[in-house]
Amino acid sequence: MESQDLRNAGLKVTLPRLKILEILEGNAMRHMSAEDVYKLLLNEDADIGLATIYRVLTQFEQAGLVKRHHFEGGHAVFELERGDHHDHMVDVDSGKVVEFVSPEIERLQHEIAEKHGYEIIGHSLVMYVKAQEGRGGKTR
Amino acid sequence: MESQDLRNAGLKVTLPRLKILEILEGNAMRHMSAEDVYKLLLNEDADIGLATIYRVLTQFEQAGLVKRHHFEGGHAVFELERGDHHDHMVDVDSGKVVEFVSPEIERLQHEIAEKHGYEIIGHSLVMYVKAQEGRGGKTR
DNA sequence: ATCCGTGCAAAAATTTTGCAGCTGG
DNA sequence: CCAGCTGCAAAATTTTTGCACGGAT
Repeated sequence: MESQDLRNAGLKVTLPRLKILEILEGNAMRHMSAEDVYKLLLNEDADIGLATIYRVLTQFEQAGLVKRHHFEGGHAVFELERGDHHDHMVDVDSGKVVEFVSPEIERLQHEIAEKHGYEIIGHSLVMYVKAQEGRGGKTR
Repeated sequence: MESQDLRNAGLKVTLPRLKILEILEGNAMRHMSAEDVYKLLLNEDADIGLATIYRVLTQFEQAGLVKRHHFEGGHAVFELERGDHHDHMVDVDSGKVVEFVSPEIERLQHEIAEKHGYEIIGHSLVMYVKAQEGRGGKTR
């Protein structure tokens, strides 16, 4: 039950927060802007202000429930934090986002940081890609 | 002469564009927001509007003279494109930005993209770090 | 003279904040 | 009942655009 997630985060279990969490969990789109969430909530039935969405998403971020990304294009997008870490590949033609993990890259990152006397707090890796021409590859 | 860079980009050689390019080249800070550039230009003597900075930086970006980054924190920062590709390490305490390259990571990225049927157009890797505790490391 | 570029101010777009009222525990 | 939340609208921030003027070719 997601109420528990909210409690753990020290947040009261309110309708808006549940609705928003629900949207984030139940929707196909894994990366959504505040606007996206807002529109989906309007379609549903809930009458939740955009300001609340921003507030709640920020709280979720601080609570580690959600991750805020800054891809390209001005506005931020949010993604449920499922514990599994991964990076992103954005198809610049279709806008599609593919997630992937590379332990090797992770390891290299730590090595590099250490070499400079740092430790890694977090990182963000986004590859901007487009479908290969000369090859069947994944269908589109 | 940077006039040539401008001509190559199909841009007229104007005072504001030269000044802005000069700032980008001659300043220690390699990553600057439009505001940063604006303030520096005021200190210099030039009376250039913020709007122009945005316009010029966008043109520079399209011309490949400059790269636009979206780190964290809402606003974009710009960096001179020196041909040499590199990624970034941001010290979250001091705000300092360290640049680095890792051919291995690059190679892995291509491998991964290919595995998914894509080719890489570009990428953005930012590591958020902080100084190691147990070790002298880089001075602060 | 023409075309491109610039400054200024207004407009957009995105996110944050103040405040009065409502709600959950 | 009380603290914390919410909605609304206004504010703040960052970036873009409209327009008339100015400069270079």
